[in-house]
This record gives sequence, structure tokens and C-alpha cells, in this order.
Amino acid sequence: MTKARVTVIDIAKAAGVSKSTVSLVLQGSSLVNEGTRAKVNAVMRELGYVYNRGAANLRQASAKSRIIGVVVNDLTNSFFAELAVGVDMVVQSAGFVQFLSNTSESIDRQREVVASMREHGISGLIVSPARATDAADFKPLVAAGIPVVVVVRNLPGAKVSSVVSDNQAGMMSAVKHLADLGHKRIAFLGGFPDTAVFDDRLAGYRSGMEAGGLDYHQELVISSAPSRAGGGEAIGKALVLADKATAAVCFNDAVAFGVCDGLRARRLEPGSDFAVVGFDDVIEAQAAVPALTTVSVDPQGIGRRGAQLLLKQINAGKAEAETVTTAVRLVVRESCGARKSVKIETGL
Amino acid sequence: MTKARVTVIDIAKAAGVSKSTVSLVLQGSSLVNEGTRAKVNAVMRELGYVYNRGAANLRQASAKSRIIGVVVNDLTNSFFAELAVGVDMVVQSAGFVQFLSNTSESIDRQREVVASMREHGISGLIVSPARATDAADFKPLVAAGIPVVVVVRNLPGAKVSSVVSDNQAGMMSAVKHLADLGHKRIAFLGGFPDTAVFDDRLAGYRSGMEAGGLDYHQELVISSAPSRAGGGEAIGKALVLADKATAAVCFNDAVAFGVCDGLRARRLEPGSDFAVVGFDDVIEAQAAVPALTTVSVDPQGIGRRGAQLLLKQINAGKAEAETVTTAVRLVVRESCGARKSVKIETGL
DNA sequence: TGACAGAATTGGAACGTTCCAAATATCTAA
DNA sequence: TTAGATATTTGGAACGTTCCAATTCTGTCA
Repeated sequence: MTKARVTVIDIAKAAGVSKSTVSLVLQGSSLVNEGTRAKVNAVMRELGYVYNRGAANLRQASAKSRIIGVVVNDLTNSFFAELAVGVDMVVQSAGFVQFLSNTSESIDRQREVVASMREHGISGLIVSPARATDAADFKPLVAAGIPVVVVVRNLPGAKVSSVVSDNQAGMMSAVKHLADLGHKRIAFLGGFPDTAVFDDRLAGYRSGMEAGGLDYHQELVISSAPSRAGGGEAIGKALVLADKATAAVCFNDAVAFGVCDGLRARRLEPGSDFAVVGFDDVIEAQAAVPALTTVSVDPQGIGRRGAQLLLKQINAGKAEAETVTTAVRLVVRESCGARKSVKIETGL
Repeated sequence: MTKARVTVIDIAKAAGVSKSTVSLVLQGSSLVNEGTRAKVNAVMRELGYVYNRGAANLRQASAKSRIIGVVVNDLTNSFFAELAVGVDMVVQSAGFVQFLSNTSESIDRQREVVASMREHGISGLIVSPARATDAADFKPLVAAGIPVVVVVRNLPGAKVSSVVSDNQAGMMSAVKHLADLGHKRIAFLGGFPDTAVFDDRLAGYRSGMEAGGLDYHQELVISSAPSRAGGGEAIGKALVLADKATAAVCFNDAVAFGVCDGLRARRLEPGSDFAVVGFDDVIEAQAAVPALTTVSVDPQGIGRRGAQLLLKQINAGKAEAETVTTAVRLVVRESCGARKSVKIETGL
């Protein structure tokens, strides 16, 4: 039942031309006569020919495989799902397909996944590196002429392009907003200090404090896992300080949700009793109670930008490392206390 | 700078054996001497050899490409993101990689994407078909011996395996629950009537009404787009009936959210003034206000089951169509009015 | 008519692997 | 010491494409 594959030679025979001509047709060459082209195409349709990219890639450079690899840390997180969608949009319309894989923050898995993609001959790679990824890990790829674009988290030292959001400006505007509301003791909660993103956001926090005319105090910076649980821990520490914090900017939305949990467990209402601001604007931020004030980063946009950058490099044939930071904006909702909780929004 | 690819022949030369031996090592054959194997492996590491799957696939059947295609309708929807993660888990640990693509419910795009995947030589396909997909669309694939597993929505008439959740039982238990709470006028809101999923859920609604000792009334079934906006429309119609509905089961959670919006716009509070139950248990359902009572379907589990089924068929070498329905369960939260709104949950 | 240019076509030789049949090396028992 | 196993290794010949150089076809012009 499983018929033998129909190949370019079968087509040639049936159309009464040579395989070379068929190949020319396949590539849309202008060398071939209109009449023959039509005939060949007809025969192809008739015999149900399917192009064998594998065979083609054997001859051509791998740059023509039209596969681009995408590796993210956690597809369950809607942030990364959106990112992948953004990538898919531009990649797909350029006639590429995407290999998508999940690392779950595991460096080993990341290595495996990338190796596997390489074996399959990807023409480019977009990666949101797992925590503590070694900048040298992507060296072999670039050496082999495969463009790599790092997104979301940058990889200092690696000579690859990157697309990251403006963490510093975002955090700064968040802090500034709280200062404008009259807060003096503003904490920075959550996140692991060994990441580039943490550094950027912390820097934003410092300049925000400065811009608001406030002093920077070491004890107001409390790191923790960048998760809901981590947020709970962090707020616990922030509330036992001698001079208590009255507001907090959080490393990300997950931390912010954890902070809200922790506040409630201590009979404090987020928003009215203590102001909290998140970062990322994940999809749940809007629906939460109170709705989370947060810095919106447009992951889909990052995906699109990253993909465009990658395609550009693939087409150029050489990878000129380039860094783009995408704009962010503060979305003021309820958790910072700036607005009363008003429900009844028009649906959609 | 871009050095020529290092091939199996280079390895052979450097290790002082023949390319055939190297190939044997690559495949982990037991025919080759331990010593030689070690030496060859050492040389491979030293020269930075990367396996060329494309070349290999040329010789072997495409069943060995170790690529499996995954196509979903909307990765932005966390339901499908979870599904993809489930697939990735089993697929990855079996040494396969996944091609993931988004169709956005477009049949044309689906066709393109599947064609492209086929050109790349996938060894199997998992697809959540776009609306109104023709059952015959996957015929060529199966004819070529490529196993296909349909998930989430089944494709009556297509002779392929499928993994769907037990829509009927789920909707039935939802209706039964509302009936037990004393509701008599229970509406069925949202969804497009031309889909298999709609039929199943509607059937569940009917049997739930019956089980609750209630009559089925045509006017209580109001279809609409399966989206938040659609939910708003549907509830609007449900509230102008002569004999008003007091509760509704919704086609999915998105519709349910829209229904809640619509209720509030009319100064009715979901939960206390009107009971609403969703379907899917998307991630936002828990965090919403009021928390949504819904039927939980475990998309990740569907993904895993689907992938397992597919791998089984790939290994078996032939596709025996098989249907599995996965269990669902009603998660009672606040929107059905069964519980008071109690917050303060322990954060994770 | 012949020479020539341009347009269209074509036969191999790659590409990097696997597979087969056959060759060689090593061991065992008489 | 040798026949017969058994264990290892090995040259091609595929696989389905693209690319190159070379060929054949068409017309045009002197």
C-alpha cells in the first residue's frame, strides 16, 4: 500500500523532460520555457509529488533548510507562549517552519535540544536561554555560520544578537509612579541576583528612587525565587524590617501575586494597605483581584522582532551581532492603590 | 571562517577505519569492537562532528526522521500551550523533536503548514484541526504511511486516531450540578453548531437536563462564536426570553467570561444572581472574580496521550486507527453560586 | 546558406549517510 | 595445523536533490 515515493525523476519521465529541467521548475527559474513549466507542474500535481527538502539540503548550504529553531524556558507561561506566536507569525510568512522546544530552565535539556536542532540542520536559532547558560554554549553554532538571536534574557559575553525589553526604563517608571503616590519606603522584591535581567531591573529601581528624590537602602532589596512562592517569602522579610516598607516593585508578576498572597495572610489588603507593582503583564494580571499594576512588555512583539532580526541575518549570510531593546509601558490598575476597584468593564 | 562540514569520512580517515565502521558506531551497533568504538567516539568529539540527519533520512525511511509535527489552532490560548507542552514532554524524551505551528483556525494556513511539514519529512503528525477541516485532508498523509493523531476535536470520517476529552460526560455533570442547586431554566450558551465538539457538549447538556428531571427547550440553546465576545452576545439573548434562564452552562471558558461581563453590564452578579459554568478550566479560571466553576480537561494529559499514541504507531510501522477519550471533572468554584467567595488561599 | 547569439535543455557528478554482500581477522576444537 | 565458526571490518551502490559545463534548439542577420 505504501507506494514508493515519487521523485523528480518520475516527474521528468512522465513529462518527457530531464530531471534537471524539473529541478529548474521547482526553483522557479526563469530559464525554463513557459510551456514546459506548465506541463511539469501539471504532472507534479497529477502524480502527487512532494518535494524532499532533506535531499535538497544535502546539496545546498544548510542556510536553505528553512527551519528555524526556537527554544524557550516554559511554554506553560503565557509570556513565552505569546513570544512563540510572535516568532511563528513572521517565520511562517517567510516560508520557514519553526522547531519549538521547551527547556524547563534545564541547561542540560537546552544543550540536548540545541544539539538535536543542529543535527536537523536549522538555518537559525532563537533562544531564551535557561538560567546560568554559559555564553560559550552557542559558540559552535555561530562558528558554523548559523545565526543565533537571544531573546528576553541577554547573554553578556556571547557575540550574538539579542532582543530584550527595556527592563531598566520599565522598573524606573514603576518606582517613579509609587514615589509620585507618596511612598517613601519602596522595596524591590524577588528574582535571582545572578541574572542579567535582575541587574537591569535593579538598576532601574535605583534610578527610579533617585528620580523620586529617595535614598537607596540595601535592606529594601530582597531577592528570592522569581515565583509566586518566592514572592510570599520576600514580602515576609520586607514586613519585619524596623522601618517597614509601604510599597514594593516586584521582579515579575508571579512574585507580585505571591506578595499579594502574603499580604492577605497578614490581613493586609494589597492596593489599599500596601502598594504592589509587578513586571511582565502576564495574562492573569488583568483578571486578578486586585487587578495588578504592572509593566507591560509585549512578548509577541519581542518574538516578532527577534524573528525579523534572525531572518535578516540568514538572508545576509553573515551574522552581525546587534542588540535591540523593545519599549515597555506601565499599566496602572488597582494593586498600587492609585485606583478604586471598579469592575464592570466592557467585555473584550 | 565557516569551515567545511566534518563528515563521517573525515572521522573514518582520522580514526583509521572505514566510513562503514563509523556509521555502525553512530547507530550503536553491537557488531563493532569496543576498542574501535571508543576510538571513533573520541575522534568524533575531537573534530566536533555533527550528525547530518538529512543525509541519513535520504537512505532510511522517513519514519526515522525523528521529527513529529504538531499543529494547533491558537497557541495564545493556554489550553493549546499546555497541550503542546504535554506533547513535547513525551516526544522529547523519546528522542524526537517537535515542529510546532499555529493555524489561527485558518484552513488554508493549516494546509500550507502540513504540506511544509511533509516536505521536511515528519515521521508523524499531531493536529488539532481547524474548524471545518475536511476529513479527506489528511488522506494523502496516511496513504504515505505517516501516522496522524487528531486531538481535541475529532474528525468524523477520517480514518485516523484521535484523543478527545469526554465532552458529553463533562457537560452532563455540569448541568446536573446546576440542577442539584435548584435551577430549572438552564441555558446552553456559545459555540458554533457545525463542530463535533459542539454536538458532543450539547448532547451532554440534553442528558444532564434529563438526568435532572428537566425538560429540554430549544430556545435555551443559544449558539455564538466561542469567544469572550460571543459570550456577551449569547447572554444578552438569554436574558430577554419570556421565561428567563437563571443559570447557564457555557461552551467554553472564554464564553463563560463573556457571559460574566454581560451579566455585570446588566447589574447582575455572576454567582449570586445568575449561575454560570464554563468548560476547559483554562488557567485564568481560577484567578477570575468570581472564580469560575468549570469542567477541567487536562490539556497537557491530552497532549501526552496523543504523543504516546503517535509514537506507538510510528514504532509499529502501521497506523491502526484508535480513539481514546480522556476523563474530565467538574471543578466547583464560585461562579455557580455554590460557594461563598472566600479568598486568602495559601499561595502555591 | 552559414555563422552566431541567445534561449532552453541536459547528463553527470556531487552532497553525507546507510545498507548489502563480501572480505578479512580471530578464535575454537579436533 | 587446519577447517570451520564467529567476530569485525569494508568497499561500493544507493537515496533525491542541485549544480556545472556542455549541448541542442531557435531564430536573426549578412
